[in-house]
Amino acid sequence: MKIGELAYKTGTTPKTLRFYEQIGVLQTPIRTSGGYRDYDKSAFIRIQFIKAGQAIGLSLAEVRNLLRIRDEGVSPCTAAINLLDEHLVEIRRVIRELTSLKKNIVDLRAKAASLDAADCPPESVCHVINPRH
Amino acid sequence: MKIGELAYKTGTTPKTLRFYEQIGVLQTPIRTSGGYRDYDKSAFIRIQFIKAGQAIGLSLAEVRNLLRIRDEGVSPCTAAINLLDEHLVEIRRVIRELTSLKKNIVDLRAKAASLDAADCPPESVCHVINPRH
DNA sequence: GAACACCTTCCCCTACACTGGAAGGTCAAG
DNA sequence: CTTGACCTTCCAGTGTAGGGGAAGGTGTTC
Repeated sequence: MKIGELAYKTGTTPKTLRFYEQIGVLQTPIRTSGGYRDYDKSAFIRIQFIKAGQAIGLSLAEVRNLLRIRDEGVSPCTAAINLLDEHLVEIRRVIRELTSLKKNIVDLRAKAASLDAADCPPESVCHVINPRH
Repeated sequence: MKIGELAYKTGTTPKTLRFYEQIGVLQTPIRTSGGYRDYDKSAFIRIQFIKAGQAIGLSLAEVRNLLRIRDEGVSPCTAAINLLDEHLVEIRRVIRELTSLKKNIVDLRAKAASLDAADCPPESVCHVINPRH
């Protein structure tokens, strides 16, 4: 299977697949006599795994680490579970941060409704965003 | 006031202030006879506004737009309020996405607890992350 | 034998907000 | 007169996941 066909079947592009090979998430495939990359089904499955990893927020570097463990013949399950736990912690942290930020913006927005743009002091640039001054 | 002093007073660095000038959020200050940037208090206030904008999630490009409006002599309040509203919509969207992602990961994590790494089929790379296969 | 689709490598570009470092200039103190 | 702190400009790099496009090779079809 040439690169265009594999890209089509996996919903990616040839550019992306060459990039994946370059950063080491796709193994270097054999070449045809004409120098074309020639993929087999394992490449297809590998790309599905990459997409599954990305879908749950793993970076390509993290995906690559899991693939390397598997390529050494070991099950990457333990590492995968650790990644899931780490990501959960991080996601919860980001949600907390965004929730706090949201509250700040809502408060500013509410205060802005009671302010008059004509009263905005030029030296503070904008009293909606820069309340003290 | 030279750049180092201004940077210190605003909790930034000279590098950052030169960068701000380069991208147009800080106005080009006058120079001393020796060629040093010479800032006045308005630069200090401007940086405080920039930091206030960043603190509520505005990009430097968005901050610059507000500053340009102010520099044209107009109050940027209306534009600022629109930005707040846009950011609120975006933050809510991101929180929704992260919450959904969190649920997916929690589910995978729970399922992983009942799986045995020894049963992980090599062809699927990892059954924790790539359940179907 | 020419057109056309597809492939190859190569290098640069994107957004974001800076940071690092080199080579050289300014200024006050000792 | 030199040291040292500070300043100047300019160039390049950080991380992420690719995309754009050039110049040229391959392979099939008309």
